[in-house]
Amino acid sequence: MTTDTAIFEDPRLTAMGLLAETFAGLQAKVMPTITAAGLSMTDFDVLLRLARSGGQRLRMSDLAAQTALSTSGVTRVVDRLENHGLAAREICPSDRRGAYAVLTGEGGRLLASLLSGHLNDIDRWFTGLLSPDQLDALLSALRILRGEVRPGATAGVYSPAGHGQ
Amino acid sequence: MTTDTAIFEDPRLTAMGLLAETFAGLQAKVMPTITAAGLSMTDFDVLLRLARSGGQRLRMSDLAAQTALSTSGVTRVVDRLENHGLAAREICPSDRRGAYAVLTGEGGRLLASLLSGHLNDIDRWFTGLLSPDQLDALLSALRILRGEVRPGATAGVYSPAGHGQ
DNA sequence: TGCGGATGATTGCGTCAACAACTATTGTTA
DNA sequence: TAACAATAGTTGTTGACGCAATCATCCGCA
Repeated sequence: MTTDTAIFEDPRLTAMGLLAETFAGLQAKVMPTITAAGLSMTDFDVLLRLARSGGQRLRMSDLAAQTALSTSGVTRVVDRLENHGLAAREICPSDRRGAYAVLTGEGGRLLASLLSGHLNDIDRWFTGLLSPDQLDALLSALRILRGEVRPGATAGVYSPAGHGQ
Repeated sequence: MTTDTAIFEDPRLTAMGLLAETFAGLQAKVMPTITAAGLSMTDFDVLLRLARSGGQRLRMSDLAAQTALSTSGVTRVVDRLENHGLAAREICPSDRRGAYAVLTGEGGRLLASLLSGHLNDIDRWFTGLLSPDQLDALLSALRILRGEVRPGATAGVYSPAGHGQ
């Protein structure tokens, strides 16, 4: 007579585990392309966010808010990227405490060279495995969740109605 | 005239980012309950997997295959858990190289005491935010992806057609 | 204008995990 | 049965990241 394990079979637990395992597994599948370029996932994420931002630049604190990193984490990622010539710091003219992380030409080129392989990976292991309907349903569910769970996910992104660019 | 950023707006990239941000955000929401008990997410994951396994035990290597950890990572997690009295090692009688990690009574009690709070968290930030249909659609899409992306996710779990337990 | 609190970023320190090298045991094959 | 390869797990080393403390600058208010 073993201890009862049924308590640990709650569907909520299963759902959470499913999400965690799927994400971890997917990440493992797309890693090789990234690491082949000498980047960590964090490096790649930061570079991509810079590339997508106006002026290829983002405040350190915005980067921290957008990524899952602490501000000290951002400091060190940008240190690394700067040492490899992929990003640079620029002091903010309007606030001398602040700094921008700016994508360099080399950083942009590296990212561009990675992109097609990365998109293939995503297609192979994620978007291409689902029917259009399934993918839509997945993405809209995820959008709902993200909206609740990540209030500050768009820090540093100029709002459409805002003082553009 | 700024550098073209449109290349970095591919829907596949957006989908990947959405999944990553949702998972990271969700994890951040459920963390406090875990850490309040003095556990890291990894600790919790390992304890939970032990609790769900027959005999509350799992081979070290199976634990490594099920989690996202390397074998050395598993060694040290179990070290920590053992030091806190939450798990123990037992040598495998049939293979003296091998070891089981076993959940202790104390570990089981800690886990049980955490569980209701944790389930509330999941409900509050995940399953409870979606309609039943949305949740079903999300989970079945995730199941498809996980099946492709995590071949060894069930290491150490006895197959339904297998030798009982 | 000058003081006090808030904010942006960096640094010191501890923890955690991966990689590679290693030990101990098991299986294989000659 | 002796040698060799494969397997299970642990240990040394290195790098990444969060937290707390710190420094510099900015803003509000008298």
